[in-house]
Amino acid sequence: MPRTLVKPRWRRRKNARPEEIISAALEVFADRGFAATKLEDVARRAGVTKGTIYLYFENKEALFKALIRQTIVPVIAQGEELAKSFPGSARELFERLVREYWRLVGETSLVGIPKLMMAEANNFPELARFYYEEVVTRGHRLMASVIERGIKAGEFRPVNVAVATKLAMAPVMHAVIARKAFSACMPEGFDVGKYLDTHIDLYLHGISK
Amino acid sequence: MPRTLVKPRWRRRKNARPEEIISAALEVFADRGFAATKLEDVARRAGVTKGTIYLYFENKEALFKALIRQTIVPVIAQGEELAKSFPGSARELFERLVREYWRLVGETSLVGIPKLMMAEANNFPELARFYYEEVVTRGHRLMASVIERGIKAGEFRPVNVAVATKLAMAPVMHAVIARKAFSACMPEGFDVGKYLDTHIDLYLHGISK
DNA sequence: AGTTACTTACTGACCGTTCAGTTAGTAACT
DNA sequence: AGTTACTAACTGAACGGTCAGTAAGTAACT
Repeated sequence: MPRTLVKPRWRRRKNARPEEIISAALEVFADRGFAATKLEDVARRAGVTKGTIYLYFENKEALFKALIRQTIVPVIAQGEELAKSFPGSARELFERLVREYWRLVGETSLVGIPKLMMAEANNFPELARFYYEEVVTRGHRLMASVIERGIKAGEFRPVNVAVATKLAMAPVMHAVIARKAFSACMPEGFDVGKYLDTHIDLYLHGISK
Repeated sequence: MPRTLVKPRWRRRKNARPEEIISAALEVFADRGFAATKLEDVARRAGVTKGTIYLYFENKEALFKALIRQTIVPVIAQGEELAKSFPGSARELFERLVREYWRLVGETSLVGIPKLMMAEANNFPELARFYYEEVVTRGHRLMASVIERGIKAGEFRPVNVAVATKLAMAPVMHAVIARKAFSACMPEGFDVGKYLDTHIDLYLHGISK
């Protein structure tokens, strides 16, 4: 029997590992949360063993931070780019951003991350601080800039920007979280399309001149 | 030395214990979440030891269910009573219910419970089912009935009731959750008063004829 | 003295982290 | 081209700490 036909038990794939581990970690963290995620499960999903994770990441927390940086942060950055170069009205930009967020977060595995953070911020203050700075405030600033743009352009009433920003995001965030949390318990499902349409409509109706 | 003057190291207080344990449990569960709560901590806070908890509750999950039944469920029930006997308009009732919810949940230790459920529903399906049936659907039905009442009375436009219900609750729920989660990270705080005012105003503005 | 509420000390399972050992891959030398 | 010596990617078992749950013993009260 030629040796070349014997499949090795594992292969050396130094370059591919980190990405594969992060991708596996996303699935498990998003599903289980931070504390409840077992690195053993992440490893199995990534096709390696637990020890291998520690070759590429210092510890569980470092793995999680890397995951955030490679997944959620780019989504925010993409939104910032869109806003910067967007030619249309603030109304249109608002709608676009809300729908993009849903498409990129609400409909992907990423949906588990905001939920996880809300859940475990108390127990992992350092993680909370990291996420709040890298994601929450940045997303917040983005939405606030859109609202200010609308006010300056005379599209929107001169509202309290901080409050308006929070009210713009809240229904989207809550849908992301609640849908993920109780999907198993909702026999009737949840018509997200109609939900988002209505939110955008109601919100713009309320804020417009 | 007369024996009666010697303070006993502990007292037998069979009747008081369950309530005290539940009250302690609320503090700890709300702060830490379900999985991360140590019964040892609950016990210490209740002025007993861990073993005592098991005299009154079958296990951690049973304790948690008892807690829900004694705290959140009555809030919903109270809302149902209010709605049933409320003489005013649907608009007024809506505002009243939102503000009551905030007063009874958002501003008390109870605030941690919805957060906890969102967070850990995935990991504890039986708990999720229980909470969803006893609290979520019941609260939902309550708000839906208010909206239907408004539609029938001609105050509100004939909207999609399910969607309108979710949009009514979402900003409140999200404020409850986010404020709790990131309180440590928010240097600027969060003007809840203005936030709720604006939500109620915008929402009623959008749904009214 | 008897009953039982309560404590204390314990068990067993779990999981993040570590590290000694194993094996895939590679380069040096026939 | 084939053998050998070496490197480092990867495994897997074991450690240490934590915690839900249990059971034997103790002290409060009747």
